[in-house]
Amino acid sequence: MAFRPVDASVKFPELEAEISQFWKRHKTYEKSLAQRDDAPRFVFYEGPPTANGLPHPGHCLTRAIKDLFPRYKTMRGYLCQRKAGWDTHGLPVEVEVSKELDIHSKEEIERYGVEPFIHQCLESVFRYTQQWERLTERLAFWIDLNDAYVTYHQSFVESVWWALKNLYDRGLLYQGHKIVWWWAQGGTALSSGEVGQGYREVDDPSVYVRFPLVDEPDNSLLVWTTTPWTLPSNQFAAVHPELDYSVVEIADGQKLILASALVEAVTSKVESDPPPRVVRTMKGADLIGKRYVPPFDYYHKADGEKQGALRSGKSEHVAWRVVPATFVTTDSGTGVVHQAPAFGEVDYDVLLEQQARFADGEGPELICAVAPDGKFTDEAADYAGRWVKEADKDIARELRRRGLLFHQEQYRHEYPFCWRADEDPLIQYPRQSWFIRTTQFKDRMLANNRRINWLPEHIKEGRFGNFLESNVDWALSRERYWGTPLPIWICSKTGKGEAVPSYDVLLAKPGVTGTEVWQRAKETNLDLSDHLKVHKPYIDAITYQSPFDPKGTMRRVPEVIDGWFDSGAMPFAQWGYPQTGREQFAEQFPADFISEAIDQTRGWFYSQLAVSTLLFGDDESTDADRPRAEFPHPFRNCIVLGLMLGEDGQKMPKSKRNYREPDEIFDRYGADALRWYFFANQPPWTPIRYNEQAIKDSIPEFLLRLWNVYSFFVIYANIDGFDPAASLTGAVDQLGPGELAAAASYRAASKRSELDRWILSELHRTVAAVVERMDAYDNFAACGQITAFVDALSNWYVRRSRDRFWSEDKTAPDKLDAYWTLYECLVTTSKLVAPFVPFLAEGLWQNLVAAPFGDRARGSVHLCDYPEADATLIDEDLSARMRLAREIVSLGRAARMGAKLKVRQPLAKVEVILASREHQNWLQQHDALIAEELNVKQVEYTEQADEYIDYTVLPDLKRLGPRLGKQLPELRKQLAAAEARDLVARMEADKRVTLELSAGPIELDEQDLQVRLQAKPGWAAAQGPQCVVVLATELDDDLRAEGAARELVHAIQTQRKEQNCEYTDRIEVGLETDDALLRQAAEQFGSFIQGETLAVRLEMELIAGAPVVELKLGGAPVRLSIQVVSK
RNA sequence: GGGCGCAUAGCUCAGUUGGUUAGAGCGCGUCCCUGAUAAGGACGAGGUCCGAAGUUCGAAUCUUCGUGCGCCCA
Repeated sequence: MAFRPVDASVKFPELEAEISQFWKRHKTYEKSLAQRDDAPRFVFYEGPPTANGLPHPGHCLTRAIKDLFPRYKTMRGYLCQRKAGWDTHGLPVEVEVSKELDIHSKEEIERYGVEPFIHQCLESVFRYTQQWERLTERLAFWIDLNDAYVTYHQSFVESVWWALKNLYDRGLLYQGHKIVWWWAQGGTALSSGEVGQGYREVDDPSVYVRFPLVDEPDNSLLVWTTTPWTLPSNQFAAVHPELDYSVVEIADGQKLILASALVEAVTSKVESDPPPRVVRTMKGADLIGKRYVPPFDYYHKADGEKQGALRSGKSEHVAWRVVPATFVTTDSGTGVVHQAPAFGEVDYDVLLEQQARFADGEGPELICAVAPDGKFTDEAADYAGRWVKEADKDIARELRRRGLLFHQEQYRHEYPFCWRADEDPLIQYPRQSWFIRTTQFKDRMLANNRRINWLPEHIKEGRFGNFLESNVDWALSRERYWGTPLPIWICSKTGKGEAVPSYDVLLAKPGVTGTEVWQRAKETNLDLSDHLKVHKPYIDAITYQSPFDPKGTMRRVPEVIDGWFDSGAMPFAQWGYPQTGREQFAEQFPADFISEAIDQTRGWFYSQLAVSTLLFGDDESTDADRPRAEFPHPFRNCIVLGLMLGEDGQKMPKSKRNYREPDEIFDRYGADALRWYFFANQPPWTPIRYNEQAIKDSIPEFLLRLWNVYSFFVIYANIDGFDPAASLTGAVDQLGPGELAAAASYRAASKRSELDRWILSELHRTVAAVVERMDAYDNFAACGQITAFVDALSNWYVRRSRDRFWSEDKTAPDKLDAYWTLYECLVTTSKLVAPFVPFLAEGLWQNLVAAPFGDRARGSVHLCDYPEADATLIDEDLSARMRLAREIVSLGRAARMGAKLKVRQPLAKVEVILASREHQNWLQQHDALIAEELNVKQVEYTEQADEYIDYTVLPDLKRLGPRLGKQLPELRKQLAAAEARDLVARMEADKRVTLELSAGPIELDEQDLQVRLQAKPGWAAAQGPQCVVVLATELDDDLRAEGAARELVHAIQTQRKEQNCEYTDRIEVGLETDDALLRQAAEQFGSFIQGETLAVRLEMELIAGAPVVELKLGGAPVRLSIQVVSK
């Protein structure tokens, strides 16, 4: 036997485990890379996952897609290195460790000790590495785990340092303020995630306050705020320049300025007699520049009259005037917005905007009357030392006393509290922070983005493009512990700083001290990772002599950096560039392909693009370490995956457990089933339901169907002794068409039967289509092509070829053709599906090729080239004809169903009426096929079919629509009214028809009109777009008898099965019935019945001693007994 | 509140530049096959394509508004 027998009840998970071992044993992945050593590269970047949590189903999807395209490109002839990576830094790690240590604030971490804390972080980072490695292997995600880059490693950190020094030296890294959500009692900023957890509905005081204008003291801006404590730090009042504003006179003669749209809503809050009166209206733009007196004079006292020089050359008062802002709305408040830039991000942006108008050092400074502990500073003398929220009431009281309070009420809204201390409200608060000046590169980033091939396309101009358009400088620093330290050292005397690019450069500085802190730690614990020496707290201890002042000492700033910068630096930092890995970087930049889920838009997709654009994107760089690169970089193609949802359509956080563990899926259904479900069920960017049932379904729908064809082949090839290896000599390499053609009994496709030519044509069509789609990163459509082919192979080719495989003559050329054809289809399919379902593909290859050929062929399907389509084998005409034949058969079955005529009952005739006679000759040569499928004696193609059908003539709208436009309805009307038969006849005679429309005559040719056929009622008929099929329903005695004979066969076969007969068991059949038809059938078709049922004897009486069943055949009672006589 | 996306059969999802009868799988019903057999196959029922308005000769598809959901951001 050339092939190992195939287990029909295949267990894919077991098969996969074996194949996994096989790959490991034979180092198949390594070989697949080695044999492409000199090939052009296909560059893939692995977006680093964090290994401090367990992998979940979402990761399976990203890893499956990340595996698919590199496998495909490798088979297509590229060298695709796959370096794994781990994201190890950042707040998530600190949070995880803090939880374990049961500590909750930075203060507690400091008390616990930064050094042991960092050690804990390092330890936790790789806690789940094993689970990740198992997932990776189980999913057949081929990647170099042993050679992974790790973001905390010294070489990675130093690459990041190099990048930061570069930015620093170019003036792109600066210190400024960032408004953060601040937990004053704990003295720390909260991440947006933490803030999001703490929102609660509360009542806050809401005050409407008058800001009298300096030049028109009778007129006051009316502002609204829910945080009265920010009023002492007021700097501006903002209006929307395009909104309408009104000056309203109220009872006491005072005039208020507010948005016209809000006059009614606001003034109705206060009783007024006489009622409020609008004095005049104006645009917001008219208010801009007007000065006002703020409610508190703590800062105004000194600086109220201060002016600064504008860049335009003029000068202006630095603060307390009306400024424009487009975020102002009339949804609430007064349309005039109090601006305290210290306590609001948008307010702070307004300050930056104002500062930018002034010459350096001339503009407004940030005012902040609150200390980091949330209490007023001495500057706000009346409230100094008081917690801001607690001072709200007194502030309102004071405003009322001074007549500035127009109205006060309670306002219910959502406000964030600390998630750890839920009595503590958060406040927005300015912190010193380091920024990267990304805004300066906005246009370059946009230009870069435009060159990237995003899938789906709308990401480019949509989510990602919009995000870039609203770019703000990257707030880089974090006041945390476990991260890449910001490599900036500041002089204690002059305050000047410099950036350091590596540890060696640092140690080479003059007067270095503090290295002993690391040495001591290392001596105490020899196992301590050397990578830690570039981390806090060790790096903080290192100081050196200032180059700016001989008496100064250089000390590092305390911050670490945003972990996103690490991952964004990965294209070069994975090689340690530029300190090491220059060659690899040159070869592996930019990436051809990356893929992550959509949540990475502002994460890894952005960080990579920003870092790359800033470092490698400008045109005038002459720095060898900073090569200029054409856009796009650092990635050319990016598949943005949809979010993975749980069975219930909800997202699946670890806490919710609304999903099954990946391991369980693998054990039940196998990795191929999961992979195929991901690839074949929807485009990858739609949100994907993690649906266990659907994963399960992908087995019979595809995997098992392919397996059954394969199993069918192996069973009969072994029975017939078909051995491809015996008829070939020497090496067969990948067993492509060339190698196969050398086989002794192999005949050229042109010599084979039509069915063979058809399936080979389908095969090559499929190959061409799959390659075309995969080159466009469209796995979904590619899978659709593959599914359709496997269906055609299973449900038409094998089905129609069964007789050929069963024929007695084992050397008949037609039989051998069938074997070679099916063999070639299966071998090619195993290559075709290899990137998608690597285990199944390998299973096929190992038995179909490796088993018979051994060393003469490639050892793994994954070492093969991807199939290439042979255009000369593609026959579109044949394809169309076969489709038509299948359609006729399908319609015939529908007609049988409609007439309740079982397929078992033979019929005399089927009549086929075709809309177009294009393929009629070909079909007539295939009568036998249609007759057999439909169980009819004769197939006729009827042309004069008026008795069966009506014609409808329809316009080809796609052609005529653009030509006729508004005349189309008239044409349709005419066609509907016309005698369709006539039109068809005229068209056949003249090849054209002229119709008179009201706008003039119009000439239509054959392609402008389509003939639609409709079966007339009263016939056993079915209609499709191309034809009508009519069955002759009259039965004569012969047909009835044959039908009855088939009924008998069916009944006997059912009994065989009931009695658990083997296929080869011979039986005796006894039959007892009064029904004349059945008796006639048994007599007339006795040998047919015996042949079909392997009956050695058929008697018209019961077999003695055999079990008897009573049934009804065609309404007649029958007693049947069968008995096995020989095994 | 803003941006982006989604809404099609009982379920999960396709639907390629607007075009005539909107598809697949599962499930359901009826049936076939019994030499791929703890498989396989055929046929059928099932749809106001979320709602409204608009553009167009023609809209599941384009536009606007609304409703619901998701993600990101405030």
